[in-house]
Amino acid sequence: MVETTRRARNPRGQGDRLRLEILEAAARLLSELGGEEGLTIRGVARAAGISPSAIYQHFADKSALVDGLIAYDYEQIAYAMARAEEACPPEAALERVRARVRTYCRFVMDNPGHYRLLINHQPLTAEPRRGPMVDLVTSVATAFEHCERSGVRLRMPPRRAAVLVFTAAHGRVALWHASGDHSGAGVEDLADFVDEVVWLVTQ
Amino acid sequence: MVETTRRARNPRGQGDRLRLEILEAAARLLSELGGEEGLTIRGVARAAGISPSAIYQHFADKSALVDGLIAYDYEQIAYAMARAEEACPPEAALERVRARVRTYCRFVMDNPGHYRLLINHQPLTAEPRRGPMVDLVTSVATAFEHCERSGVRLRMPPRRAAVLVFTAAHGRVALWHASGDHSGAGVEDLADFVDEVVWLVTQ
DNA sequence: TGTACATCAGTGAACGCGCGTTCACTGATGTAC
DNA sequence: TGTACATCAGTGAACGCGCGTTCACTGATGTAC
Repeated sequence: MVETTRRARNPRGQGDRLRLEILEAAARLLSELGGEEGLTIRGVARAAGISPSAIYQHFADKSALVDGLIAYDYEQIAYAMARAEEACPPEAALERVRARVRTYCRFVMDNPGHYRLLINHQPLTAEPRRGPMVDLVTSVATAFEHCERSGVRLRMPPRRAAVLVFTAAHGRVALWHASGDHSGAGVEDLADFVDEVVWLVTQ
Repeated sequence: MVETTRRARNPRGQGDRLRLEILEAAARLLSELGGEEGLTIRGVARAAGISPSAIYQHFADKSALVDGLIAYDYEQIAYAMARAEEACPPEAALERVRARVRTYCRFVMDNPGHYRLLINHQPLTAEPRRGPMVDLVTSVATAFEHCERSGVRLRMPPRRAAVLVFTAAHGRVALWHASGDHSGAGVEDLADFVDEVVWLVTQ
């Protein structure tokens, strides 16, 4: 079965729309592939229904496309984490921390391909202790600060607690991916694991 | 500068030596590359000083070579961890746990390429909760059991403590790789981090 | 209102490259007689 | 002791493939006059 219908061209002055379409197609493709291997310019073009050369109007080369995809992914994650926290009542300070961390876990758990992309590519920022991943940790640290102000006792400063919880959660996902357990049992265990680590730093 | 000296052929009956030479060359190449991308049959052959076709006498295809390399790496790690524990006095039960975990961290910290290979490839074992990574965790769990027998108080069962500590350590390395911090500061921090997590589960 | 034209959003063919894999071969060496 | 031969550890050329990238082009559409 071959796709015969041609993609409708974007109207004049809105060629930038294609940039987003390319990123969405790349994200879809990455989910299907489960890894960066096979994520090619030509493959993305096929997924987006355009010719490979069209990509070069929006991305200088392949690495620029990958960088764009990484930025796109981090945006999605940060947004999902913020939404999850907002969905909790303001007074449930600890639950808001858990919601953030769980949301991060779910994303990288459900999307192995994206997880691998984010882990294997360090962003181009020259500064060492900066970058989108650090921003995610900082958002958890902020949530921990709210905990302290709500009277929750932490066994260490908020930022250190955030690093520990986020790191442990991340490691759990990493090991889950490495162990090749696709039974789905890991997904529920993960929530318990997050709860346990949060309990460790608060009690 | 071109390598002109020909590699000496292995004597009769010892063609299996080449298998090890290939794995060592592949490991070296992976360290240089810093990732799986570019780890090719032809590249490994170049690194080993043989022709690409010679590899096929020892590995059925490229994926068999990669599987062999993964197994080789896990052997190296397990051996290094065991050596590190043995180097501690028997009565320092907690320190023996730390030695194991620190050794693991140092390996995957010093060898980003190997780390990525191990993480991105789940072993072929069909069974979910088995595999070389699980064995490493189990070795830490055993060290924790010795702690309990030595009178050290744990806040959770040994295996659960091992999973938590190993997972957190692993996550720390993963995030360090993802953040692109090559300042070397992370290496010392890591030891502190391991100590902190061990402290968390024991106190 | 009509029309020439510049612009824009792409297309399609072509390039050179390194890859995985195959297959016929080579030449040293141990072994049978 | 000499020699024919089988075996072994590889080599080297060749294949077809998909890749990233380039470049001349196309055809629809907004705009100036």
